[in-house]
Amino acid sequence: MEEKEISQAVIGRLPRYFRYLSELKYAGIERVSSQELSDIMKVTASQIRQDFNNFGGFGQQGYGYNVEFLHNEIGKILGLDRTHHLIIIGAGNLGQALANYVNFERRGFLFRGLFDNNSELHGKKIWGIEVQPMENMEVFVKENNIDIAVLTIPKTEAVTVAEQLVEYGIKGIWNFAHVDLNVPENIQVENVHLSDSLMKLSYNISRFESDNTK
Amino acid sequence: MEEKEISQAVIGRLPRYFRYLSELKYAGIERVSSQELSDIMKVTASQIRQDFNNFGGFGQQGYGYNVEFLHNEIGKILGLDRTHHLIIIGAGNLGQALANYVNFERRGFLFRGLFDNNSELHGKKIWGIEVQPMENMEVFVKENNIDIAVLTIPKTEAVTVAEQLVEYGIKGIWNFAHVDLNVPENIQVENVHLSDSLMKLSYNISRFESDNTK
DNA sequence: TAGATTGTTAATCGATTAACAATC
DNA sequence: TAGATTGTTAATCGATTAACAATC
Repeated sequence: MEEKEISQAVIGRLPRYFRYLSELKYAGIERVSSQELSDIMKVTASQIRQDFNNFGGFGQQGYGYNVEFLHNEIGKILGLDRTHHLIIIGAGNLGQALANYVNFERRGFLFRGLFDNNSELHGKKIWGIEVQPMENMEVFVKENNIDIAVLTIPKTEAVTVAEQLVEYGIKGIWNFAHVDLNVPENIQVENVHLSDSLMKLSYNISRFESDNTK
Repeated sequence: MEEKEISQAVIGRLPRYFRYLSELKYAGIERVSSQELSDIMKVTASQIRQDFNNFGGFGQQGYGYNVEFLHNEIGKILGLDRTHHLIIIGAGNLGQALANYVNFERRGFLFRGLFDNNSELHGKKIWGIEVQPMENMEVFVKENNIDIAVLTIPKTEAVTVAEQLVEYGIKGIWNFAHVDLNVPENIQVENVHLSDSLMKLSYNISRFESDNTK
């Protein structure tokens, strides 16, 4: 079976398709054409068809796409039909917020453990899960089949901790630390650099203001 | 003065340059060439020079770039030389975490107010700032010169609240709700869709595993 | 001056859009 | 069957990379 590499540009759009299809499905709508999707999502119908066709034909000429089927297929592509077991490293505000968030918001991502260096937090329960010292990580990851680690620790620690986690057998890292991690190619990293995001917003605000001044 | 539109691809890379230049500056390094930056940042030297040249020449032939000067210039481009006043709408876990984050992590972004519909939270202090009812938003935004609103409320409310904020005179929205906002072109929106990000990670993990199975 | 490295033009690559034949 | 709409090829557009002349 030949592997055609799908570009990250396409992957990046899948969750948004998934979200809109959820809504259509929830609204009881059965079928949708690329043109209709185009209208509500503000992207070209051509792009929609190209994107879907990266994964084989989900539609039918003259009919369009079956909403429920398409929704389900995109879910499978995104790996949402499997269960992910994740731990959070760093029990600060952001770590605690994500613990709650991940647990409730999305099925399939199971919050299993929370680790922190701060001994004052050890034993404290966050959403029913005890904060553990980081020395416990290795055993915990291996015994509980953890595949995703969420990094909400300062950047000074993040690089080292990431390397440890890779050793312990983690498959992916959701990285909230403001630093680029250094991990092997087979380990997936998804960065959420909040300050970068805020800076982009700042740029765009400034740009618009000076556009007006011209 | 002619306005050449800078692509969002370039803007998206500026915060990362800014971060690396911070580190070089902090390490006491005075000059850097595009080739040296290329080596540590893992992007092409050509792209670095192209990116910087969108904003005019920051370097000098035969020398390279002065780290401190370049760092400073990129900061200015990103609007980090100004002060932004921001409020957070939604005092849940994420809102509270961001309140702390924004306040401490980045200069120039001043956390000024926190709003929530839940009356049980009203009057409670988060990082020294009282949670207010959302009815106070209009007056507060206008009187305190607020330019950025951070949305950490459920998607059901987000669209309406965003429209209100625009009316009150906000310039930019940092949107953490899982919904596309509907605001005029002159209002800047920066989305942080955490669940989208987690889905991308999920996809890449699945993809790698099946790559191996082939 | 010679060497180094930018600024910038030209070439390449990839992603988006347009068009239309295939087909339900 | 006729109409609609996909799947897919071709055209366009934009972003990245390569190359090199300008110049410090």
